Amino acid sequence: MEHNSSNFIKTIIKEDLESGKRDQVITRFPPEPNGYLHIGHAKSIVINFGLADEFNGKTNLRFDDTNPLKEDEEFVASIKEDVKWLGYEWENLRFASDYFEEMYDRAVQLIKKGKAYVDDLTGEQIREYRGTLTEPGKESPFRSRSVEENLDLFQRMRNGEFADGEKVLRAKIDMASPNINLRDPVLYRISHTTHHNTGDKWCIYPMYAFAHPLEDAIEGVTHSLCTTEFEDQRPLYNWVVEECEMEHQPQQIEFGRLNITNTVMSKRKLKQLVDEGFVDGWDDPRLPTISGLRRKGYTPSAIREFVKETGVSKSSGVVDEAMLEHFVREDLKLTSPRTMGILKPLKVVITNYPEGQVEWLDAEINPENPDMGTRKIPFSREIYVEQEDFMENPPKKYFRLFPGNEVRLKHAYFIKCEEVIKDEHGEVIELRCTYDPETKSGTGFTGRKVKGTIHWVEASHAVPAEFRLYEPLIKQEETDGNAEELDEADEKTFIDYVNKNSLEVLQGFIEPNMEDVQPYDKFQFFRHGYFNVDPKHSTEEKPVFNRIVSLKSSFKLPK
RNA sequence: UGGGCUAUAGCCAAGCGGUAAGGCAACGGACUUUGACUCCGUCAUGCGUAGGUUCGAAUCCUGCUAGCCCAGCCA
Repeated sequence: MEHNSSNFIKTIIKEDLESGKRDQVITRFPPEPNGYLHIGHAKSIVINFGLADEFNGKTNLRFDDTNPLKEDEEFVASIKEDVKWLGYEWENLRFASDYFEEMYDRAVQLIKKGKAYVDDLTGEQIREYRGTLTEPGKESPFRSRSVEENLDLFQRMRNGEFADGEKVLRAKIDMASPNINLRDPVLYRISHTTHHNTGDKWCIYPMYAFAHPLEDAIEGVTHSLCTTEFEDQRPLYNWVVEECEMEHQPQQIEFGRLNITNTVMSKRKLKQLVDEGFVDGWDDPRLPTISGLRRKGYTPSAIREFVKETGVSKSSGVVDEAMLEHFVREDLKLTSPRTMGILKPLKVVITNYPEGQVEWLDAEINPENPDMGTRKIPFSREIYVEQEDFMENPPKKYFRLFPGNEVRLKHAYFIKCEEVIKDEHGEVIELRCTYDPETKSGTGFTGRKVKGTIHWVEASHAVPAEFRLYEPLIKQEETDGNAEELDEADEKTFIDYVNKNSLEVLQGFIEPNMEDVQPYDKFQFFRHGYFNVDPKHSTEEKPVFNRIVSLKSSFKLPK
């Protein structure tokens, strides 16, 4: 597929290759194993792996595991799975913790150069000394310690002689810098915490700002791609690489985060939705997590194409959810079997059809892909149609069933609505129709035309099934489009805008040839949309179908 | 109000001094045994704004405005 012909990162890489600044492209996807991946990460994955691919380069999967308090083995497994599922293969699997020893040595080197010092200030004092956005900070009284003392103290920090928070190692840069990141950033903190990889070997752990550039430099990363909130850190990134005298100099380039309408993307918000039970786990189909999208029925290709088409730039925007949906439809159109399912059943008796007779009709599996062949579907005197396909008092241009109107039953016959049966509450519970044997599908009948074609399922062979329809968890319009920005400081948090009706569970029927569907099988239910067999709730007796996306429709009931 | 960044259609986004790509959405129409798909057509004399440079400016310069990010011993 054709995509945006260029983006600024691709342009930079091209120039670097042409000028000889670089002779290859090495990128990395560096998640912290502290949560599940979401579609925002997918953007980073597609950019990092995609760009490297394009220039015959390599991409490492590197876990940024420098904070054992938050990280866990569980997440490295799920992240690996998600990256693979998205269709990418990493060159090397690495952990920041693989480099702890070298990072320590580099820190010692910094101390020896007088570029780092051990600070005894408390966390609170460090914050006070840092100054504010508009006022410069002031230097810590411990800033002028001798190299020898710093070396000794840092060694003893490593040895475990101090408690958490008692001391930190800081870079000695400039407490008056207008860039707050350069006001003697913390390089190492003490944390007596067992690490999922290194166990209890370490009780000091490097901070992101120190670790990340080193990791990139060690791995020979040429283009270190990250999101724009790290832009202010670039000078620090370069400082670390230079002052640590790393042989290889990576270049950090920042791109804009991906936002999508009708959802939230931040880890904290997603976690809250899971923890407070608004959804049934990280893989809930309403969440923009990779596992959620997978369970809903999204395909890797749809996600990749979506990300590619939204492009790479530095501006921050919100992409319409409709664009994501477009790419699943596009992907599933030619590959998913068509089938008929009734979500809200309404019984129809065809009064002039012989009682007890069942005929098996031929139906193509995918009219847009005839290679998929045909299937047999039963037809008899009693069938189910969709409640929405009948109206007793229809508006103009209603092509479906209403008293006296004739419609086509897909793959079968024309039927005409003769009588409406209601219960004691006046609810329509059954329709009596007649069919015309002349109009059998496939016979080439041209005697007369009908405007509407509806789907149906034969009653005696119908297989019960559950359908789950999803609506946005957060509706953009209702939050003035700022769901992502809302937080505790506001009067209302995004939780106040959670759509309580985002899940609709329906009990209906499917064709008999669908009995042994498997988790993740995808279908297009005729006139409804694309559905995925839910891996979590489906049982032998009753499959559960998640609606991935509806079909587009220009039909609107007037008022 | 210190620093960094961004601004092209309802949304995303190309464009790099020679006269505004593409996708999504929307709206017409054709076709249709899915109100789908497909196809055809419409959709920025305009590039946040005000000036300036130039034969020529979305592209260069200056001022202004708006939005995003930064004051974790998180990443």
